[in-house]
Amino acid sequence: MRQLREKDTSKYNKIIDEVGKIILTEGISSVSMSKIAKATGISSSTIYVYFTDKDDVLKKVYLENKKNLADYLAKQIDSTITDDLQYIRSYMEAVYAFGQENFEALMIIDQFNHSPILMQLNISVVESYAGFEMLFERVDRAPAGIFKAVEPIILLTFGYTPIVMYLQAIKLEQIDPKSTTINQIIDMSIKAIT
Amino acid sequence: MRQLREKDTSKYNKIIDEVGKIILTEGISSVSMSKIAKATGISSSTIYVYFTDKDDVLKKVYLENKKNLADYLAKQIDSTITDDLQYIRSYMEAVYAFGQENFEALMIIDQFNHSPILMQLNISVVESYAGFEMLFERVDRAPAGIFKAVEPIILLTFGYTPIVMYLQAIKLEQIDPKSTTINQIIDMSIKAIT
Amino acid sequence: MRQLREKDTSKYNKIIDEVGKIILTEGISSVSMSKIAKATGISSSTIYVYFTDKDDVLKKVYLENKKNLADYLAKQIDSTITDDLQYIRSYMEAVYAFGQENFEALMIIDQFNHSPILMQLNISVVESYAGFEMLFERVDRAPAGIFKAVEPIILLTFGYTPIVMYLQAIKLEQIDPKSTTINQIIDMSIKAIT
Amino acid sequence: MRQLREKDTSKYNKIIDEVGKIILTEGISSVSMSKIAKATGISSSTIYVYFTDKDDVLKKVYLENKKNLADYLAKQIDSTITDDLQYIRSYMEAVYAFGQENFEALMIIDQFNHSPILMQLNISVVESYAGFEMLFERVDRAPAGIFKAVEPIILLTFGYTPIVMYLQAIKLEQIDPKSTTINQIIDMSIKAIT
DNA sequence: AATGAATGAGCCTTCATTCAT
DNA sequence: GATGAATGAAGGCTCATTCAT
Repeated sequence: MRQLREKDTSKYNKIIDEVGKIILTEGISSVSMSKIAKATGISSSTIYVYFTDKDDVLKKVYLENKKNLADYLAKQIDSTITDDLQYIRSYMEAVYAFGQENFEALMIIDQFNHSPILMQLNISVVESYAGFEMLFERVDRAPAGIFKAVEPIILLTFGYTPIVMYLQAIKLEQIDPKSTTINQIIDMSIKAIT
Repeated sequence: MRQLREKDTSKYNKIIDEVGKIILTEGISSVSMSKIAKATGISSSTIYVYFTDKDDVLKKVYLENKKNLADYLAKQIDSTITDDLQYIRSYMEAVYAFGQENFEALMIIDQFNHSPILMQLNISVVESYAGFEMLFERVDRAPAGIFKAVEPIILLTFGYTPIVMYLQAIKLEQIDPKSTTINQIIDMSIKAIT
Repeated sequence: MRQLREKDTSKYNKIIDEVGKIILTEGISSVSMSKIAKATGISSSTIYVYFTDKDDVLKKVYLENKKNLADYLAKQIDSTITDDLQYIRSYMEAVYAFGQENFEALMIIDQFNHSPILMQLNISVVESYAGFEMLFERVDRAPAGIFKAVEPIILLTFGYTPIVMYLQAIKLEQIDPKSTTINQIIDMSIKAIT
Repeated sequence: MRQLREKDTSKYNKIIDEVGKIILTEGISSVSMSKIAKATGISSSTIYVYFTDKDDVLKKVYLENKKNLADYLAKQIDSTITDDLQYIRSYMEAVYAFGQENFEALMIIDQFNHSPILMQLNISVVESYAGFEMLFERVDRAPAGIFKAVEPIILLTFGYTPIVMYLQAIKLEQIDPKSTTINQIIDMSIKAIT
């Protein structure tokens, strides 16, 4: 329903976008229907035309941003790569590339992932892993001996989280991307997993 | 002022503890003065005898839990270890041990670390790094060639976050600690860093 | 927007009126949003549909009552009178007449004028002198020799305040309007000024 | 118990003074026990040692300031003056002199006089007229023909209020005391009354 | 005499949501 | 489809006052 970087005209997209901005500047818990109304210029009662309630708004914001990430990864990653290691490397590079273009989306996803609100939002496991299915499958099918652990969560721990933390650290200027490059980070991650 | 696992008698400690429980079950943003009052049996106005305002309550909850972690690490880790690698390994083991005994404290800290609330609580950098200073110094002073990166944030990314995520995964039964042991995780982390 | 003595139907007017009553019986400082809610039968949150906050309520109450006075004076006083003394006399008579019909409004205005609350309500000088501009101009333009002092505040001291105090004294039965008539008061005032 | 301009040492006087300051800067309604505690450095529970409750504090503040005025007038005015007009004139001068030295006291009294709080404080008529008894008696006993009206309230209207308003206008720089002198004001008042 | 601790009641304001239009 | 109006519930916080020490 919503394309990345497309100019949104519909009220639905306007709401999704503005809530994202509020989350980034004030946090998920600061989101209120009246704030959304003010930020979008849409009456707060009108929001209920597009969403059933506040939780639905938050849930959709989370899922739309995850979908953006998943779509990006699907488009970016060459699934014909046969070398498993190379595949994983290109996965991490894709996450990094996405984060450079859509840092906000990554931060929004991150905030949800670490918030207990996520649990109240009734999000299925399938939805929460959207965009990573292929990675998990690939690692799962790989011949024994290559990967140390194949549990999805471990893969995320060493293959996804470091990329996100690296992007954050650069943004906060805790790290200089020239002295500590993304390739170094990816190398470290690869070494950990294999 | 507050000892780990000691039975709290004072109202101050009672409040700190109950707020921690609320955070774990409902999230930081769900903490309200009236909820604290109900959970502790203390009148909400009395809370203001011990804390200046709600932010002060949250800040103290964060710092007390961090202090518990810092104290535990300081006590647990043998600072006479000369082997840098061995030192880091014992650091990670200590974090894991703490998490086994005080899983809640670790989760509370984690929730704060990923919440934008943290920024508005006016917590100094020194306070936020409490418990990790020695680790950072050690790595910083280590002879060149041993560690790939010495930035604190990288150390946390590969040396602290995986332990926390591992503990979480076990709790959520996403991982079986018998098939994927803590030692495996630590090995992976060590390989990444060195 | 609001007409004198008209039967109010809108919630806005209902609030303005009831707050006026509360002020008269309990004082400005006793006005609370919940008291307004109870007195009007309007939910306290609904008050915020019509007013931005409590200060806005008080400010509007003051200005509406001043407007009533100003409108009354403008309508009552014959501005074609050429004799300056006669003009002032008719001014005082008009204030007295207003006070007889709208004693409450005069008392509300008086309470605001003597309250430090007035200062924090951000009321412009123009607004605070509403209804008296013509009087001030008239005296200012009068040929020298007629009036002793032309400062607005002096005019109010001897031309407005005595009327208000007289009306109050009658209400409190400190004075018998038959033995001490309004004309006597006006005569005294006129003698003072000229 | 309390002398004018004497340096207060006792807690009672300290409280009376600080409450006066709060009233002048924030208004009577802003006075709170905790504010008094903070301003005086005295615990709020200790205030109850010297006063029965908050109303008692306010009442005493009012009466102490009125007493100061009454004492000053009694001391300043030469009761041996036989000329009634001259006596009244010296009365007004005394009020003016008091206002110059104790402007704050006059303003505190004025704020109470125009506040409905005064009615709740159970202040007897005798107390409220303290300091003016002699004036009233004098005018009452004066031979017919000299004064137009002898009601106390009229005397205050033309003989006391103008002085207070004049002092206020000077303070607010609405009037230049050199171009409009106190003698002019007194002359105007005298002309009104006689 | 003096006060730290405690609290129920109340303060102003914002909340998510509903509903008639 | 869109919204202005309305509200009960809850938010954080301050209040005057009491009481044990």
